[in-house]
Amino acid sequence: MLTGEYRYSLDDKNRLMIPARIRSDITGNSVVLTRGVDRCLWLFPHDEWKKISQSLIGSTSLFQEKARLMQRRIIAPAQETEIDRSGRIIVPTTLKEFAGLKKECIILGIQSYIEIWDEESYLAYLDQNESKFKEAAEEIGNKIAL
Amino acid sequence: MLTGEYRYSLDDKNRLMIPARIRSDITGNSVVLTRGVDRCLWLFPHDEWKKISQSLIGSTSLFQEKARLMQRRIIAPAQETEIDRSGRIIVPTTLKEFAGLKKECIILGIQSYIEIWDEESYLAYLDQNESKFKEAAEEIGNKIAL
DNA sequence: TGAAAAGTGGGAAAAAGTGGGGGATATTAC
DNA sequence: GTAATATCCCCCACTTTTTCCCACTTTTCA
Repeated sequence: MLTGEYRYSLDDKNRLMIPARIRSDITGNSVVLTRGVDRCLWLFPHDEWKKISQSLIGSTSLFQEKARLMQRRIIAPAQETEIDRSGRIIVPTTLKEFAGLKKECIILGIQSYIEIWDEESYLAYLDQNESKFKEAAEEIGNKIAL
Repeated sequence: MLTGEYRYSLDDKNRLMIPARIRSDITGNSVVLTRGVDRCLWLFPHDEWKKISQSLIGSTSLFQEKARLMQRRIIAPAQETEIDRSGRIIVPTTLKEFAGLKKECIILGIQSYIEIWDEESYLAYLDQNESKFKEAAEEIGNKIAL
């Protein structure tokens, strides 16, 4: 199922642990890491990424502005990475910088993909968005009975 | 796969490294470098360029203004370059100036071709377009379920 | 409490990246 | 026309980074 919220630290070689709980839900060792929306990284199992990148590319042309933007912001930064035999991935420098990763990172399992945040940024994000979250919760409450 | 976002610097001899990860996805040493849309250069593997230039030329006539513009802006500036045995290309002066390359460059793999940006311009571009990107992402969210 | 699984750190070989020398060719000056 | 200078290109050698592997520590669970 791939969910959960974990804290791991990036080591001196830019290696980051993928929690065993999450790892066991990923088929194959090959994953794709890219820029997320907001200041975090997205990590997809290889197959999942194929689906997404295909549907993004399929409908776009390099001669259209929005298409170029999507390609540059999501498709281009994507890098294939192997999970090593200790269960870690290497985070490329440019992606590390984009997400502002320092040492302590938060790993979020979200059903079909994973988010990686710098701990501080993540806490700040949640903090800043708490009221927006409550609004969203109200809205959803009108649609779904819990 | 040919994607990824890398930072390399142009040396005193106008040589620019093509990242090994990207290089291994290019067949042959011959690539074509030309002006891109926006302030960046486009680099195509030789075969890919053939396809694109053919379809551009094929669909246009030199008796139409817009066609001439496309040819002058994309086709004409194109230069064939070899990847040297250390994996670098030489960036011709005119193209270097067009893209405003100084020292630090960003290399973007975009599936079938490569973009080369001056680092500063690239950061500025992404910065200026982040809100537009988020809009586009929202739109896509309505079509694709993640 | 002990065995197994998960997580952490680091060494060493290999690969990737960087810089520069020097010969051949072109360019300029006189 | 010829010599001096600059440019380009090919190659090599050095440095840095990456990758792969292993061993140790900590945690988990029976």
